Amino acid sequence: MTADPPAACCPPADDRPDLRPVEGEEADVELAALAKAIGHPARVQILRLLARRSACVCGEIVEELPLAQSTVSQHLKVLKDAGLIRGEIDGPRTCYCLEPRTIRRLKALIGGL
Amino acid sequence: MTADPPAACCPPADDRPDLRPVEGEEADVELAALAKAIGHPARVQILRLLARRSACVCGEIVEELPLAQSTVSQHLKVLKDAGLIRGEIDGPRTCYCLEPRTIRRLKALIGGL
DNA sequence: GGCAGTCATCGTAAAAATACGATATAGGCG
DNA sequence: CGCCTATATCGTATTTTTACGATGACTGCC
Repeated sequence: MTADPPAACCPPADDRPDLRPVEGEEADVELAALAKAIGHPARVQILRLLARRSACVCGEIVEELPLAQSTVSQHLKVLKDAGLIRGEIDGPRTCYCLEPRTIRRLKALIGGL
Repeated sequence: MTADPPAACCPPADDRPDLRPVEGEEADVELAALAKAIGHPARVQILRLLARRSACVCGEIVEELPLAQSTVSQHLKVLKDAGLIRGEIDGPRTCYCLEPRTIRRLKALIGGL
């Protein structure tokens, strides 16, 4: 399992545990920020899209959503700023993929409710 | 464990499974709405507070948060409209508690990511 | 170098969220 | 009944979000 990553941008698996607590004021703020990032149907769709094509896509996202390219780009930025996805420039296009570590963290925080 | 509910307002446990799918457009909108409701630190704090005092509280929430009473009431309304909590009028005060069914649903939807 | 394609950013308008004080409502108590 | 307490709602100001078109930056190709 020391092989290269399968795609240009998606990181290899990172199974290191997250030791941060799932409660307390910091966790509250963190959970609120992550939830806020997911709190729009278009962004949920983007996450699902990236999960389905386990590899990463780019402007195909724009084609899947009934939104202008600039709007989709803005939603991608929200998800990226929240740490939920990663975007890597791949030639003329940008390649997005999930950030599994943050997804796991989100599940842990929600699980703590 | 078939005893009466311990408090006036909190419903007894409801273990019926939720058969709705965790994917698809409806699930996307549902997840986005729930996440949006959680997407504010004050509301996360409220949920945690209600979870800790497994019974339900009322205006104590106002004392715990650095916000005006009307603002807290507004946050409670957001959570209630999302179905995450339940509020029941108990004499002169209102008694809030978690809605475990919706919390479970949220966990299922997040788990589907 | 010039051009076409892809994507991010800017500017902006409209809508929604957030917070507060003031006010209404409703219940319990003297 | 009149009053106090607890909570919801209203009105409002400020900020944030959402959406779009226009523009800019960068790449790859001719």
